Amino acid sequence: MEKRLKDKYQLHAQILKALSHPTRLFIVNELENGERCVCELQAMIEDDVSTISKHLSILKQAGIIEDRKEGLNVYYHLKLTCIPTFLFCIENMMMEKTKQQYKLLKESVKTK
Amino acid sequence: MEKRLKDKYQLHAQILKALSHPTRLFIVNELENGERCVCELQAMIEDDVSTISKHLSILKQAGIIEDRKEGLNVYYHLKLTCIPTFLFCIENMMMEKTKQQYKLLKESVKTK
DNA sequence: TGGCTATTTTGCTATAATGCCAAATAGTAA
DNA sequence: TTACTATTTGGCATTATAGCAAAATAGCCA
Repeated sequence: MEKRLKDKYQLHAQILKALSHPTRLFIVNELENGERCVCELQAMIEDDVSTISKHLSILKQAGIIEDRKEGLNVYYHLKLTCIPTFLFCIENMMMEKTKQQYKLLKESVKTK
Repeated sequence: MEKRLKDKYQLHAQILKALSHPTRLFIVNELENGERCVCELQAMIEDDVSTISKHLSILKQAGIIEDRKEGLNVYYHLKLTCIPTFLFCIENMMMEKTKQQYKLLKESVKTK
């Protein structure tokens, strides 16, 4: 594969990889409703705060979210607003996949 | 986080993870133009065939592509056709990100 | 300043992903 | 059957990721 092309896909893959974690998807979904500070997210997710901070830094580094300091708190908000549409798309993919699996299952029972 | 919610995001993350690799993104892009056999993909990508076969199995297992045998060859095609739209969306995200980085850079030069 | 709180960073361990090679499988054709 | 080709699988070394706990950092207030 050409280097230029490979580099392009490398960049795309980085964004996708940043989104490829249940906790990070939760965070992105939550930020669709407005900015949240780390402690708010921590209360919802219930993982160690250091773990959540790392997830946030991965999303930030990928350019998906941005932060803003206010006193002791750090508030995060979505930067790439196209993400919700994208996740909706994934949702539909999942539905389609499940529907077909169900259909296959039903048929396999019928023909038994 | 609630178990049901976590499971949902886990499923989404699986699909995203399957897409989070430059070679796999290349494959998905290529399959947008129609089905391809493993040897055709191998000729384009130039990695070991076994490596490509593994990437294909990851995409297949995620429900993104499907295969069809014809003689000695195995042809793969896109199953989740929403993927191209999705990748286009990522592309726009990237553009936006780069544009802003460029703007910041330009401003930092100006104020020096 | 010192103490308190929110967040990030570091160190560590366990687990998963990558990619090559060699071996196995499957289909074709002599 | 044997030989050949396309593809997949297993084994292994290397590297990346996840998550906890402890330490470091940063801002606030007395």
